[in-house]
Amino acid sequence: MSTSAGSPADTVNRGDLAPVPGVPRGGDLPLRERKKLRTRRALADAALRLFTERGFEATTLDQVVGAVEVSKRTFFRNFSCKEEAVLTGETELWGEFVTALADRDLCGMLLTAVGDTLLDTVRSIVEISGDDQWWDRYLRERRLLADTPTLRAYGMVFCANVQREIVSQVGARLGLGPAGDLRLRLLVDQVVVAWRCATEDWITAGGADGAEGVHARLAQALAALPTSLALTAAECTAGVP
Amino acid sequence: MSTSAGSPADTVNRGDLAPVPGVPRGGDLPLRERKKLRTRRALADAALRLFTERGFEATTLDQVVGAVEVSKRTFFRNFSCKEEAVLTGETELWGEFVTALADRDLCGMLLTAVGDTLLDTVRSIVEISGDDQWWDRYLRERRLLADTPTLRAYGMVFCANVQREIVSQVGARLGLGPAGDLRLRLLVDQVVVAWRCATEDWITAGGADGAEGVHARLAQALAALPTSLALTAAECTAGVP
DNA sequence: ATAACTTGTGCCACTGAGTGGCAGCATCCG
DNA sequence: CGGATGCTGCCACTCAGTGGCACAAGTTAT
Repeated sequence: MSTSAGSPADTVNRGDLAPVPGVPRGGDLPLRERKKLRTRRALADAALRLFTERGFEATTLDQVVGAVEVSKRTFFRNFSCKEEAVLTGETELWGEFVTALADRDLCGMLLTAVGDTLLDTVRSIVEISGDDQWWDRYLRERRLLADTPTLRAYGMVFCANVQREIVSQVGARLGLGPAGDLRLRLLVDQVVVAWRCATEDWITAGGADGAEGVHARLAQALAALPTSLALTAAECTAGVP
Repeated sequence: MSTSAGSPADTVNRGDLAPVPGVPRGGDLPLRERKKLRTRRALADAALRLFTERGFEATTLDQVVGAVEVSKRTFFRNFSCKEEAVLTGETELWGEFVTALADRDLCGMLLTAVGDTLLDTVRSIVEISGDDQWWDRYLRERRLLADTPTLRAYGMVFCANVQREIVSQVGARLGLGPAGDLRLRLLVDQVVVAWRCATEDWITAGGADGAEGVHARLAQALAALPTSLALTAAECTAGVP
């Protein structure tokens, strides 16, 4: 089977979170696969560039594949839909997070284990991907996402799938039923919301400092989690960001 | 302008949560609008029925409009996309919730205000809609949603839009900036997750007892919220649902 | 009642995403 | 070197969704 290209009728696939056989690193692969990987990269780059320049909806897939001089059929052998070609950073990051979490000891508070794993992934993604410009590309990706409803929707669904993956993985290791514990689900959900808030703030602030910029904001957001449920209307004067 | 039919390139519209001028009740409207409303209802019914029988992806819009003997163009004047015709219950419920919340006093814990409003909406939706079969239809809607990825995705995006609406409304009343307080966002998010967990459990259990079945599970899920962040791996033996 | 308006509808042609199938060609392996 | 494998281009096709226009049903004013 191809790298992605999910089952039909599946807008957002990634039911198969995993290292994604050979998407990030392409060091010692056979020639043919390196070629395919190069095409994939070229498509993702062209897509991000063209979508940013002319807008996601206004840009035709034919324009994208034309820029790379590849047939439309080849595009869909690399990505399951137009949206997926944009979210390469998000996909890579969460894929690494899931594998990192699988290797992590779950003793102590789950919030700590999950939160710290995410914080660690933020710091190590550049090294893992071997791409110095990783955060730069991720920023462009997220900026495009921010003002494209279709992409926002796709990103949200993607995140939801990642959440299910995490809940299912952790739930299995803890011996919970497949339905999963309500509290586990809530916990994972809150971590993801913290991630969303942190990165959105980072982008709004200009997207400076790459990993450290995100790391600091994420740590802050995670720390704010326990206080959220106690929120009252009376506190509206002293706004805690 | 038509009832819905969002701006182009907007997969899920509903940026305009509001009573939806005359979608639920159609008591004393002019003849023409009642006719249109009847067509809308017929389309939604046919869509839910056909999608359930033959599957969402396998059913063509032409089949749906054929069953109602209406042109495809008319379908898109009533719904912005194929998915929207299914989620009428969800749309109605959250629309009512948002108006109910706007009328509610926000003193005390916000979690209580938001949670209780949702609980109240669950109990009053039958009366408000004037449809005795409301929960029956909602159950069929959600069952279809459960095994259709595309619809799940749409539902999630819809929920996210509702969340933004709530955060924006409450944030404005509390004098928070448009960016919103992180904690407010987290709180609203958790209530919605509680809703999702509660209704999913209700559906899995067979969808019995309509409003009361959902009400009980929702109350239970809301009560479990404060304990979620303290979750540890050690608790895995005594599974608290 | 009739004229003048508004508004929902049908029809038609069109774009663009995504799929299936097949033939050709490069790469890999014995 | 020759066959197996797998990627690619091409072509025809389905189907969601849109724009435009003519028409008819409903509404209001004279």
